[in-house]
Amino acid sequence: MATTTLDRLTKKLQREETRRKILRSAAQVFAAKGFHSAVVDDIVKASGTSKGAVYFYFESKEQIFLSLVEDFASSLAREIQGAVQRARGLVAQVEAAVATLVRIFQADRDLAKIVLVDWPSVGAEFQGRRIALKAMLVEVLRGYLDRAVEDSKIAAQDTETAAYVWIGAISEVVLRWVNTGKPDPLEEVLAPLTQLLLLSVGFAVSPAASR
Amino acid sequence: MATTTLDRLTKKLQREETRRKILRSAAQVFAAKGFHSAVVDDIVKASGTSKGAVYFYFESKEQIFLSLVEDFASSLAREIQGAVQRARGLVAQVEAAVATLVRIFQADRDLAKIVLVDWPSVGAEFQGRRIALKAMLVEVLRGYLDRAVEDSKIAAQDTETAAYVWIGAISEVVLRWVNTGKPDPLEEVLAPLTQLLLLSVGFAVSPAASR
DNA sequence: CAGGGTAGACCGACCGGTCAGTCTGAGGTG
DNA sequence: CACCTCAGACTGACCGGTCGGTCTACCCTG
Repeated sequence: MATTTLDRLTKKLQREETRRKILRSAAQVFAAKGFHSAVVDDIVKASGTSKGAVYFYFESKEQIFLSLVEDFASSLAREIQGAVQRARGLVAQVEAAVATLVRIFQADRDLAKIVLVDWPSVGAEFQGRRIALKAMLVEVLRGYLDRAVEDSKIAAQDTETAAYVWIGAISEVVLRWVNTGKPDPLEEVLAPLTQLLLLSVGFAVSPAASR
Repeated sequence: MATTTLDRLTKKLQREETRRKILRSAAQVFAAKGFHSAVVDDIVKASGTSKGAVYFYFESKEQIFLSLVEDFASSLAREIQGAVQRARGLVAQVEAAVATLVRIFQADRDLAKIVLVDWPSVGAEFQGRRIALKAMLVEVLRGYLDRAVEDSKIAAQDTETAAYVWIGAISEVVLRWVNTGKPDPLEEVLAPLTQLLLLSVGFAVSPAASR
């Protein structure tokens, strides 16, 4: 049997590859069945590996789930930070943050479903991390809103509630996409969504400005 | 031993009482532990009855959950319809709908948690019912928004997305209350929330109008 | 030939659901 | 009213399937 270049991968690369395969399959399985109905053997089957391999790389079923979610959360934080730094002007920054959020969810529907649907109801220990991440997002948004108030760009108001409203609005719109596939592509909601959000806190937005 | 009036309940009343006790305890247990971590024996213990009694009144653990949620959903629908019929004028009706939603959630924190957190991740068969209920709410809201557009009260826009945004916003605010207890009482969010929602679709709202 | 990585048979805790039996009180009977 | 009978509400020990996790044997690869 000829050994191709692919076969010549070093052990280390193969190792990473197996881990990745397990993780990817786990995401699919969790998204399709939900955390509790998904059974470890489903992941084993989907990944074409074995229970031994799964428990070689991960401590537990929950750990697999957590890995998935933590990776997602950190990439979310990183991307948003980057996008916002690149934007100039308050409105543009807000738009960049929202657009990045939407795009990251769109990039992986399985993960979107896991994060939005399953995560909330998995074990109490996870609850903490989840609430912390959300609180972080809320704080970031609230910071922008407070700045806008200081700069008199918008009227004084309950910016904390506004931040929660924004998060909820975005989540729900993404959830609709996860559940129904509409709109396709998800990015179509960006313009109306951004306009709704900006208007809600009193930013004056010209209808044409949403491009 | 003197037989008090309470002891003299007829069989029929006792029967209803047992069923109610099980349902109430189930709500508490589900809210505290989540559907999957909650064990039927927890409900048995909390209700001071027995496993036999539980399975005498309900077919399965899922059925108990479903009962809870269906009752909630139907009372939600009824209350909203009533409140809206009582209100005069579009803005007042919207305000009434939102206020009713918030008040019903506030009336039972356990149920609020169950509906918002657990429901989404319980069995695929329930998914359908859940999405249907949400779709119903969206349709109602969308109807009002479309009417507002027709009447030129607000500009033409993507009212479906707006409706989802509203639902998401309300859910998230209630979720914050469920998780953190803030604000206390929940009704404090009504004024800022209503204003955010109305502004988002372009209703002109005078700051003082939120009373 | 050492030992990291993998396979998959196996274990056993756990939990939803069952069922044989008990208890209570409503209603009939003399 | 004293007694009996029976329905049906209720009890809780038990069962059996399921599934997360373990363990050992094996197979490459270096």
